[in-house]
Amino acid sequence: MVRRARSGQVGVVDLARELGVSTATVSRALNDSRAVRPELAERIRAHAHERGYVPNRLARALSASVSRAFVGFVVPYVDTPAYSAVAAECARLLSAGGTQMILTITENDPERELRQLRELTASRVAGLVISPSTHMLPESRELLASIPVVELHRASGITAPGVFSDDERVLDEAVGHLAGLGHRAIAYLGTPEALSNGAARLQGVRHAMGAAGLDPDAMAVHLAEPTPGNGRRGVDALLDARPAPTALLVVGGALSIGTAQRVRERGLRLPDDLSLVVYGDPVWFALSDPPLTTIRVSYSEHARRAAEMLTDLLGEDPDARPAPGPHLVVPELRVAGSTGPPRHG
Amino acid sequence: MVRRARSGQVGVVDLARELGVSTATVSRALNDSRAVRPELAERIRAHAHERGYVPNRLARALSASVSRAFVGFVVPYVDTPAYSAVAAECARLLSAGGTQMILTITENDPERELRQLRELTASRVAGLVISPSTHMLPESRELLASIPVVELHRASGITAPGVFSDDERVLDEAVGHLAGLGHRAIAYLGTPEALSNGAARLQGVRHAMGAAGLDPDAMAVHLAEPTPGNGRRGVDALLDARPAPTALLVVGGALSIGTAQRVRERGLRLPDDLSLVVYGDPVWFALSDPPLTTIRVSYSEHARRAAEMLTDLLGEDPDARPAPGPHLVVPELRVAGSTGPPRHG
DNA sequence: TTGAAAGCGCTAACAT
DNA sequence: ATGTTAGCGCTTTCAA
Repeated sequence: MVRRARSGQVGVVDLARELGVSTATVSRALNDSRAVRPELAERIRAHAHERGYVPNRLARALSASVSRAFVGFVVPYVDTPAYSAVAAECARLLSAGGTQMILTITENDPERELRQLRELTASRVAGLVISPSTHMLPESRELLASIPVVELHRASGITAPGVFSDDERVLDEAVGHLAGLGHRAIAYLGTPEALSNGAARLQGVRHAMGAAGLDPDAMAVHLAEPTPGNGRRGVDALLDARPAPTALLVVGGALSIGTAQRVRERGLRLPDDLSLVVYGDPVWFALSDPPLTTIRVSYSEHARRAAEMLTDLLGEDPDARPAPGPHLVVPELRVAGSTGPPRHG
Repeated sequence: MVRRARSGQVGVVDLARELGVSTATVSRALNDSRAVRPELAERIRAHAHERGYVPNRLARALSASVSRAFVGFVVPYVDTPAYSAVAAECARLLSAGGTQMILTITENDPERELRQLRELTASRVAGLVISPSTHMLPESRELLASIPVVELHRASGITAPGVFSDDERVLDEAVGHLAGLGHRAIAYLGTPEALSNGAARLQGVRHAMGAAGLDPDAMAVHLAEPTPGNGRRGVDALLDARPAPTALLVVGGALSIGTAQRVRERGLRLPDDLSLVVYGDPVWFALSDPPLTTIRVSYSEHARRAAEMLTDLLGEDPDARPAPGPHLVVPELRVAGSTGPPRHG
């Protein structure tokens, strides 16, 4: 049969022919196999470099029994710092190891998520970082069981290591802060209980209420998928209820963005009309007037941990593999001007 | 030779055997080739679906003469809305066409950029969206000439369609606004001239100064790579110079973020101590106190255009292919509270 | 319209 | 230590 149009690219066969060795030897030399005479290996590598040889990642990955050519990065959204910052950092760190990162957005849709997971395995990804959708399908769960996975922000109940924010602790602090200022009517805006972090946060804030001598059951609660739009709606729902809360605790990055917008639109003066605690990293929480009291989450730290864990998971050394389960990053309460004593205290 | 451990996955050979047809026919049916009897094709597709067949994208891409399995998305950073929003939207739109997006970060380093472009071609990407680094290497340029490319935000001088912001026009408006308020000492903080958008912006603002009856050469100028850190430093450099400017025009998203921070840190009251115009999309420019007068760029529009153009570029229809050269998205001046008459007018 | 078989570019088992 | 050769899973010639 006629050879298909050559891409003009040099391949192992070219190198082998040019050096008078076999393709196997070339392959070995290029993969740092010790089974090649060092000087020969060096000569091959030099020649490959000179000829501008770039191995075909597809062929390599298809052929090799194990390949680290690709990993998947699966998140519900990426236009919010919680995801974009982590995506960037992971792509960077992984590229150092010669791994390319395939980015997919689920939009928090379980069907879409499953489809994308299938497509990712079809691309023979070595592993993936995933921030599961709210109602992950059983098929997705099964699929994830068959491949190295690091969870991010949210847990889906699979056996895998994950990087999460240690919200419960800081919530004690935040609620204590508000209670200490004299607030009794504290409203809570958070993520749904169906989300692992939503459940943890709600539990944390309820516990914190009790610890602060307040009745958790009296606390106004609004839970919603983490989008800025839902943050806005949450503000309206909570502040329009009677009796109106004197303090609002928002636990969720995207929700906090919408909250800040909506609170401003409603013309509320902070902290006189309302004490506000938000959540996340955005630098601009500090630019607001007054600067917002924030539960600060270091997304860059999350990123570093996630990338490292995935790398270790894919590495040769079994001892370096991270244990399944949560690996927590501790957020920090930054008290600023948006919290103060209640006006009608 | 012994068959390697079967992955348990069904493949075309399995399907072919089970249906008593050849792998070629299966492949044809699965690829909607018209050269298969419709009912047979349907039967094959049904069976494939039933068996949960998922084609190996690597094998497909390796084998096929042309494949749309992967595209690359190459940007200097991704932790800023100008890139993260576009990345998300592109990944979403492309996945609809069965294409996966490989995300790579150059950190604006030309060497890193070249390496990543090589690796991307090694993955046989069908095309790519790129926001070139400031000093792209000739090798990178060559490489880009051999593959469908859409430029984003910045142009690198190659022959390719690109999506850019139409800054020159809006700068006339912005400078006119400031001049109309009585400002004569306007300082400009922007991106370097080595960056296509930097050159266009500087030219635009100089032209605008002239049009407003001001001397472009008297304008204080500070140019720097678009990072928040450089925005902060730029503020210091421009405001500490004497005579101090009464207005500051920042043209660059990342620079604007740093600017907003630094201006606040310096305790400046806007617009009394300084009139400030920033650039970008961030919702929080509106949350600042006072809300910042902003040159608003719709990154989501950029994203849509870029994804569409890449899709069309890769499509069958030659008539749908976007023409090389700039495709402009028009930003909009949003006057808010950070601009007013100069105090010492 | 279908099948047989040759690759895509590489790695890895087996033999030497 | 090196070569020979059989795949990886698919697409695509070529022949029928």
